[in-house]
Amino acid sequence: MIIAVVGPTATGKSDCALDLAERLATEHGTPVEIVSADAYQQYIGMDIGTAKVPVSERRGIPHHQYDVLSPWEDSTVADYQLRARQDIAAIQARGGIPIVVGGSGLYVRALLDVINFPGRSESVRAALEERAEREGSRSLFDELERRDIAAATTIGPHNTRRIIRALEVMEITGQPYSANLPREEYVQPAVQIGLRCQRDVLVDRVEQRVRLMDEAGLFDEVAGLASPEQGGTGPGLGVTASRAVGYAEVLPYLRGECTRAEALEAIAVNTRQLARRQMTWFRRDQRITWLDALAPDLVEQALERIR
RNA sequence: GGCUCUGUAGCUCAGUUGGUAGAGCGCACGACUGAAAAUCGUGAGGUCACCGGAUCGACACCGGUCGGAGCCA
Repeated sequence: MIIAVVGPTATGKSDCALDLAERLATEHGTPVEIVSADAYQQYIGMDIGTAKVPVSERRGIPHHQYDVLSPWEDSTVADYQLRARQDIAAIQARGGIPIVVGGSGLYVRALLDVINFPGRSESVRAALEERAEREGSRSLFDELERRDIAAATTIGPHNTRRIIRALEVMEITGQPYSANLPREEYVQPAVQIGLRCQRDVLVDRVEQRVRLMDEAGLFDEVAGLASPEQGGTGPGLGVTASRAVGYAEVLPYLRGECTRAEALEAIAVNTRQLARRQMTWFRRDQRITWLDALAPDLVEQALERIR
């Protein structure tokens, strides 16, 4: 069995998972380990901005998929899926229970559901990107519309990135992109606990979290990771890492393009928007049991659903 | 006290020679299988500060009131 704790950011997933892990470990007499389903906690050194649980607060519970990539490396769901599934298999092989914790909806699904990501081809992709540059994305969309009307309809004419991906997949598989859409089907029994709270509460929490990150030295963390060209003193943040909330907003500040206060405000706004998109994603998965993040007996309630 | 500028959506602002209003951001909702904290779509918000006047008709013209900003005293 796999347990998952999901929901929007700043809602207390990590703490809840730790509590659950301790309780389950004593109840079952088996090790319980945590697997992060977070696209950015994978990066070494991105600690404050991604709200990683510090080692000192992990209560001795192993956290997997933390610190497995360097900030200049790009990340992909498919790679994550491979690595994290290995973690889950290993945990279960030693008789343990894995708790998946994270707000990256696609990453959670990549672990729990039957999903096979079609491969990738750098040459095909490069050709498509070149075409998009030369002919415009409209031309690519027209082609997608001809070859897979269903995919074209859901993706839309302006979503260049996903248009390219769809054409890439068709080129590789020889099938329409929408041929094997993912199903909501667990690969093995799973329980998903969703944490939610009222919007105004979340807004307060986000504001407080941003303040704490600032006090904890977020700006220094980003400066130490960013390359000199990016305004820092470090080895550099890659395409993926430099788009993370908390990092994407500090980089302009390092380049002198905005004030510190503006950067912080932008982080708060973008975190709120992130939380909303996360809710939109998780809301449609009917298998999730939603609990009030602020409930005093949250862990009890969660255990109730797991038993 | 005098002069000048100014008051349009939650915020910053557009608004052509008068025919009852738009953008960006925010906000709400949604899509989403290799960057997913990404990428993209839809929508709700306005007695155009207030009062009066000329006009068939004013956010736009005239007068006044109130509130901002600046300059001169």
